[in-house]
Amino acid sequence: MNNKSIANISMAVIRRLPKYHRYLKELLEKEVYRISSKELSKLIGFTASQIRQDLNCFGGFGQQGYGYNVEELYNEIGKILGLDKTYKLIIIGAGNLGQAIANYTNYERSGFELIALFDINPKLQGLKIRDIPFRDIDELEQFTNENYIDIVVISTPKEVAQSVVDKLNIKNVGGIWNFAPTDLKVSDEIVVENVHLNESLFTLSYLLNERELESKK
Amino acid sequence: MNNKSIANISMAVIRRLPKYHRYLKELLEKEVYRISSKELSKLIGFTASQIRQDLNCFGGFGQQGYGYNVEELYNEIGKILGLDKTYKLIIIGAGNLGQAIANYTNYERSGFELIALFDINPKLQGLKIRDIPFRDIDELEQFTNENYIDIVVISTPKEVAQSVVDKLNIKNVGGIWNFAPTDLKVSDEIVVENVHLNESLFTLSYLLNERELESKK
DNA sequence: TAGATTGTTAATCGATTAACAATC
DNA sequence: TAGATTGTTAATCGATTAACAATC
Repeated sequence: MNNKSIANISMAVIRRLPKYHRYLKELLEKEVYRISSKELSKLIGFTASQIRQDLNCFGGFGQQGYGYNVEELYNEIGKILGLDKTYKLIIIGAGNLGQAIANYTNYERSGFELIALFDINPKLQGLKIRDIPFRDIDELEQFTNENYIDIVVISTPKEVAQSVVDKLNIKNVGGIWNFAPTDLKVSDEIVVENVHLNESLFTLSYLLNERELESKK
Repeated sequence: MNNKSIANISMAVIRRLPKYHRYLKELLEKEVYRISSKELSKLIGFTASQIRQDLNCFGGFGQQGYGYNVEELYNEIGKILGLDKTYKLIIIGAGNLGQAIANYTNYERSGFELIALFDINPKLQGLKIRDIPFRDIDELEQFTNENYIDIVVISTPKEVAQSVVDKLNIKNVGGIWNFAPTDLKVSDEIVVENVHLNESLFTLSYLLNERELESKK
């Protein structure tokens, strides 16, 4: 029950946390209030041993002989992920992908609030998505000087991604969620999480061909 | 130069391949025709040792005392990734995200050809994206019986993702590129590559808070 | 209490890094 | 040839799995 220090957790563990969170939410929706690492293992596909190891990085949330209280564990992991807080987002590059992210309101429910959209396209100026106005990219510098932004979403073409990032006032930015297929160079005070769709697609392409080779053996 | 067997390559290595491919392309565009593992290491951020290990999973593409020929290595990795072939894609769920993927024509250049879009929304029927018509989801079953599809893109709400996948004729499907925030249950003949944006966002959220804790120490 | 299941230590496995002989 | 850099083996590091005492 006592929380341990959050530091020095490996990325392998961290990247599994949202998946625990998702499965626990589903269990709650199914009105399952208690689960053992063994049962969770069957659902989620990690070994029971790994589940217990992962959870014990953050504290002893279980009870011997009983297992885990689903609701408590769900809430605890939510807190560990920082989902009890709210985050202000801006989207830079409001093309198809940027607009898709802007329209995806599920994040809003988890505390991720979109406060501005920036784009270079003059046709977008004056328009809004969910009451959030499009702003010209020229206003970006002033905006980041005047507002703290937890998460900057980059969904521009890769050619301009770095130049846009360089305009940000890094003192007023927490992290970057980067959808541009390039690696951004930023001060190491800023966290960057990449979503490289091309890498994902090319990995799939590799696996399709590997499977073919396998079946020909 | 001689290619080794492609099997038994670890996922860690496979997921680095698209990044090599991307950096080599950029080098070619900058008219750099030769590179050592040490120089590449500085650019890409992997150790020189790891780069040589990774590449030697597939064959000896380098030359002692010289390094690697950028164009040759780029082409070889392209072939390993299967980018010398073409792939037929369909998108199921043509909301904001599905349409964004449909409009992203860069994949087309790498041989990923979109051949159909399916959605349940009757308002979309009769409309097209890039000459590709929207079809009703009811046509899906017949379509997958009659056409081989290399990659099925799932961009439906999570509630219907599994039911849509269950309609596919798996004999006519290579793999699934899944954007729905759920884990699909499919025959293990089919490759599934997940893009779980919620997990990516929650990981970023974790890292933002971890950084805060670090700086308070 | 007896049974179940955690929390945690130890063992194993796999991935990364270091080192260096081979060779261009 | 001398210098550079690969390909590959060995060493290290880290992550996963197994085992079991603690305990509810």
